[in-house]
Amino acid sequence: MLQDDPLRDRIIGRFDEMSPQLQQAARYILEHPQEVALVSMRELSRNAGVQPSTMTRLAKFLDLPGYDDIRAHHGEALRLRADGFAARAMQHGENEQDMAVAQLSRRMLQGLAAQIARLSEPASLERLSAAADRLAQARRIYVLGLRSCHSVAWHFHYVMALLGEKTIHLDGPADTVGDGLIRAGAEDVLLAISINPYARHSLELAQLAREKGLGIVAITDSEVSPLVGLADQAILCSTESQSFFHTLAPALAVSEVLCALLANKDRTAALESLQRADRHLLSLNTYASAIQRRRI
Amino acid sequence: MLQDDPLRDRIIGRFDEMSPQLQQAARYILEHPQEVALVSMRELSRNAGVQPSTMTRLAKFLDLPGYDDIRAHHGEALRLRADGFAARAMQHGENEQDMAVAQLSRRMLQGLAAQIARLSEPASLERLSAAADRLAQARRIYVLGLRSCHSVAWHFHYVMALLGEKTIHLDGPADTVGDGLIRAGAEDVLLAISINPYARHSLELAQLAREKGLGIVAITDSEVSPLVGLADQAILCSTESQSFFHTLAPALAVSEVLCALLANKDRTAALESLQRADRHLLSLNTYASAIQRRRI
DNA sequence: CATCGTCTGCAACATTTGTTTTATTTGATA
DNA sequence: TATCAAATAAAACAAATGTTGCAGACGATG
Repeated sequence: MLQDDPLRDRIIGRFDEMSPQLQQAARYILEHPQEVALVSMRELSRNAGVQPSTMTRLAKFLDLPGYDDIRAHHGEALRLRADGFAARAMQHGENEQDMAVAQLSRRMLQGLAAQIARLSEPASLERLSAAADRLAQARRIYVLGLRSCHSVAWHFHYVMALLGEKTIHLDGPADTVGDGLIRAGAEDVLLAISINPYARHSLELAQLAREKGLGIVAITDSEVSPLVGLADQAILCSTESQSFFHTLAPALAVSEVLCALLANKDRTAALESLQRADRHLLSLNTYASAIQRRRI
Repeated sequence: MLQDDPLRDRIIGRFDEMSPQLQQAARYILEHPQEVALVSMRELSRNAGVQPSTMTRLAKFLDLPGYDDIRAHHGEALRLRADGFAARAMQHGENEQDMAVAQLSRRMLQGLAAQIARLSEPASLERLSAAADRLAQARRIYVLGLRSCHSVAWHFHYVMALLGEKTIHLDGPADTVGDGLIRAGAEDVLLAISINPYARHSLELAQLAREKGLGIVAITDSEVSPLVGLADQAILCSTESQSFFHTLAPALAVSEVLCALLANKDRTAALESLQRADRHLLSLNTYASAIQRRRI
């Protein structure tokens, strides 16, 4: 079927030493690996034409504590194959309590990596591409992300501002968040970023934008997010992490990809804009590459 | 995640009619379809944060005889997907334009995933742990991230503000960025986030903080970053991406891990703070889970 | 305020699960 | 053929699963 599977190899390797019944069970498992994960042991043994106890005995024969280990192994393999990617570190955790600190960090990081990798599945890529197209054809892009999503919205706006004057960040103190939409119209698009729990204000502004005729592109976390119903294009990214908090790293990655796709629509114009921005920032002495020795 | 699945569509379609608990169950099922097939209902409901009976009720709500039908359906889908995996990978030919776009997105996302995964190497984990310790023992944490790094700084502050009053975000309009440091002293720590090109202002403030005796923890991008010389602890994360721009996703991931580690130092206190924040935000009606029907 | 209907958590229920124990069969050897 | 060990089948078992009934909580309506 595919790559190296140690349990599978062990079954094959010790096949000859098995008794006839064990062989029959083993053969069935080798030939129907998915079934092992999807069906109870009793049903599996029925289909294999073998007694239930034979499955347990097979597990012990393979030096495993019990049949559940065989099932768990096949379940993990199926999970991996189904979302097609190597790094899957999530789920099924012992709780964080008995987790060493390094363990917590590592699992978080690997989980994040896996979630971002999963965004590169074809379905997501198509959504990204469609969203980028919609944003590209807009006159203006209004960017909305409140509370935790502020970081993503701000990043998108920051990068796009280097490329031109197309974006307007809906943000501000003293309850002026929505003011930017005053002059927005049907030629414009709202990029709305919101994850569960959804900020009420974000939803209200998105609805207002919809009523004003704006197109809506959403970065959100679920097919049943309230933004999905409003949006012309929605990009879904997971926000689960092995910690108390939701993660925004996948959403930020989506934002970065959108920026790249937009910049890519006209590479020469993008390069030119960036150079102009560079010159501007240079003349303002914005950046430094080393600590300046203090004047005495 | 992919093509038309009638049950999935039904869940999405009738999502709005569901009670809150049913929604929570449905949402989890939509976002973890494989798990439905691979774990027992009780475990699934545990992971979804829902009573077992809610799953049964969800099934009935969907006009199914019982939960087993939901499971059977997802099992069948998983069987199909696992089988057709090889064949399906081909397809998606489309025209070259789309291909190129998809290529760029995919390479970016997989690159980001790899960079974050690389942060889970032992060397990085030790730096993370050391940095978390240093932050934990500080009286106050001043958070500094300008320009592109604002998103990371803001995110760190936002999360930590949910946990307590330990952080102060060095940010503000009208050139007041540094004012927060007025009362900073030797018991405090500056968390400085800066990547190439380094904002001159960030470096100046970091140096000022150093002179005032603050400890410094840095999130930056290179062993030769000017922050490394100033900092007691530095965490390095790559910022390269296959696009015009630097990526901040790894830096954000680092920030999230630091938050998790800090919250983990006193889990009960963290939980308590979060609950208090929840109550506060609830009483302010900050969040909503659906679009409010407009009054007529 | 009272009342109704819905929603939700809890606990009991009968089944089913994986395992273990006990009996029976098998087949090779003397 | 008698004997004995290995292999298998059958049955018994505790633990878990999915389901159901019931009581309290909640919110809307009068």
